[in-house]
Amino acid sequence: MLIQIDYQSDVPIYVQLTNQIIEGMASGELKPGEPLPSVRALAADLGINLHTVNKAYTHLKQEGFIQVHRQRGALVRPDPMPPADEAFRSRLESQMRPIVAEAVCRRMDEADFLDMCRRIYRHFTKEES
Amino acid sequence: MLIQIDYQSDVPIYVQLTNQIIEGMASGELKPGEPLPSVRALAADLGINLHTVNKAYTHLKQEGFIQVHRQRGALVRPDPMPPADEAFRSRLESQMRPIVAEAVCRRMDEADFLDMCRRIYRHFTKEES
DNA sequence: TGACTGTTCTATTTGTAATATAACAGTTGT
DNA sequence: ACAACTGTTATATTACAAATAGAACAGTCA
Repeated sequence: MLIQIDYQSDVPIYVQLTNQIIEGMASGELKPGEPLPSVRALAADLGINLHTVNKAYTHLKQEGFIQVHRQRGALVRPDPMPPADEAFRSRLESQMRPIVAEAVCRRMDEADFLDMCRRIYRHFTKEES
Repeated sequence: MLIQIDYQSDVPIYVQLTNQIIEGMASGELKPGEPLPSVRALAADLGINLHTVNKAYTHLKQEGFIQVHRQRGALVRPDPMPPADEAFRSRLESQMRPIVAEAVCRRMDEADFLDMCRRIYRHFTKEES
């Protein structure tokens, strides 16, 4: 899977990495149980520090996206994620609220906005990548 | 308008402040042309530093949400915001992509996800606050 | 044995967030 | 004229996060 880091972005590298792995899982580009590169290999590949990759892996592990075996490496969670519970939906909504507010201020009407949401959703689910 | 700062949040104070003002504008709680509290008054009201409020105002000004007159204070942009252009839509999509990916991983189906999007949107536009 | 795995430790550098204090320059109201 | 207010600017400090660096540990595996 191809990973692109934007060093000019104000988004921290480890967050960019975390997001892209989650997006890979959502699109099906990363299959359940699939092994991930070692922290050293991925760091070398991206030209960043091993600890930065490790930070991303640690976050992904804490949120259940990946499994990490201390001497065998990291792999994509082999079984499906737990379905969205109330805590998750609440967190999701908090993250979306300011974004939606901006869209409203910029006069995107409901249909236009929902079209965009639908398009992004299908970008992940349609034809599995 | 009531503003609530969460000091335990990992979201910077000035970002929380920026977001809440944008949300106030989206919901209609803040009317076009309405004056905002001075940086000193709002800082004192919230128990934070004047520079933190000023940072939020500066960001809001740069993105066109408010107008700032050097000696008269800040006010909500009196005329409507420019409609969403391609640059804005692109930025919006970049912000939403990782959030949507999480929702897909957590097995929210399309209808469920779009319902949430619609509910958030209407929270701002329905009955103008 | 040797190459690999994630993990842990200490350390440094860099940048941002938030605070504090002070001053400036231009209204505005008395 | 005066005082009170406005955003702005400057300097400084504290605290913390991001990213890097180098080294070591403990277990796996061919």
